[in-house]
Amino acid sequence: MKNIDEQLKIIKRGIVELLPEKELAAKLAKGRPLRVKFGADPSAPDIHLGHTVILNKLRQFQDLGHEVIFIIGDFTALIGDPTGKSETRKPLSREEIKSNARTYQQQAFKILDKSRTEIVFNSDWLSKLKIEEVVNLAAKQTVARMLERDDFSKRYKEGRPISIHEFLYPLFQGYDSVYLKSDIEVGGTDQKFNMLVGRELQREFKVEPQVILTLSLLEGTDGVQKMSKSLGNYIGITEGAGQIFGKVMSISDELMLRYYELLTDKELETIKLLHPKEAKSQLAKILTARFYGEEFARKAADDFAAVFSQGQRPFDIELKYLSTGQLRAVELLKQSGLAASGAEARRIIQQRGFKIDDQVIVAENQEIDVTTERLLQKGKRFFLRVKKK
RNA sequence: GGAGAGGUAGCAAAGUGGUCAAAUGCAUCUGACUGUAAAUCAGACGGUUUAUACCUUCGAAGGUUCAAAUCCUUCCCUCUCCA
Repeated sequence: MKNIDEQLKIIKRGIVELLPEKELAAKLAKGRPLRVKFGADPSAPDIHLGHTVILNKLRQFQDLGHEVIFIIGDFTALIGDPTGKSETRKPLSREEIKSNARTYQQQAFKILDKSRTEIVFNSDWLSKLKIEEVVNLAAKQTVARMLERDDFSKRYKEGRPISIHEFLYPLFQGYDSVYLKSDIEVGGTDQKFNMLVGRELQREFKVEPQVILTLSLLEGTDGVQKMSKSLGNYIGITEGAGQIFGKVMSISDELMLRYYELLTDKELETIKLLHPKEAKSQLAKILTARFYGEEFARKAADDFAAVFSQGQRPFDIELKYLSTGQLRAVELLKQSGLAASGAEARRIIQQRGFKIDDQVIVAENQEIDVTTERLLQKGKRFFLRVKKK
């Protein structure tokens, strides 16, 4: 194991806060592997770049010889971490949770070290709590304290609803820390409050308080809101190499620097000297290579250059089989999935956004023959090959 | 329990009897320009086999009316103040 200063240096790289740093040093000084807690919501099984900011950090801990406790929050998912969206989540079935958890693990282990990861489900202990114990738990925190949480105070001031059960979320998450005797908890900055509650609860329950470490939330491809699947602004790590590359290329220059900062260890000053486009394609390459390896990354880059700089087509275009051999342009657009409805299809055609074999289609009702393979293009970047089955 | 305010398309927010498939902004999509960037400009933005047409939509269900997002009744939900 490395010495404490070296470890601290690695741990602190790229983070937002480490509270309190001294305690971490003391914990490290004990020389045993620390229990690093991280909780994940099982309702969103697709891991995207936003998650990887945290996963990378966890991996660093593992490489330093520590142990990650990966909590699948199957119980807390019933509550749903208060997001201000004030939508109650529909309870997931046992099966759904299981399969989501499986997918999640599979993907997480692309980054995490399996041999140093313990996976637990918080329903294991939370669902066994007696109501008396819950009351006792609730007695450890005050409403005033709860309202300190950013999200709560904001909603309270704006007169938006806050349900009582939402207060339970931080309590339960905190109880996880008590139960698991975590030494440190890692999460996004939005988790700071919850993690601090965990620290306080541990103290109440006479467990050595955990240190908390926060990381920036990665903005989604829109550059404004945090990356999330439900907002549709994400880059998933299971997406194709070309997809990842392309999505990275289409982010704004400003956001690119942010991605460099949070997802790579490159020196920002050096990056700023490059032409933005060059810098971006390097970033895209780095990220693609992370999940697909150098070779695929290079291919994705070449592909991209061919398509968009030289106006050619991507190398690999999905082929979709249709059941009819002859159909109207509108229908084709709709059935291929490039347009959600007939009205949308019509709109796209009217706006000259639909091409078949590089020919702009102008007539909505033009009969198209798909007994032989045809290349469809919607807008600039959606390509699809179709053929009658 | 009492008093008041409110629930409108993905979000935000107008509209208080016909000209409302519903202003505007954001998001989204298409086209132009580009570096598939940003900014900008033009257009589209519930659905239906071409539409000056029809169907579905303004919390839910009923009702008044030739005509309702708009008026009435009941119900559901949210917020504020009082207790």
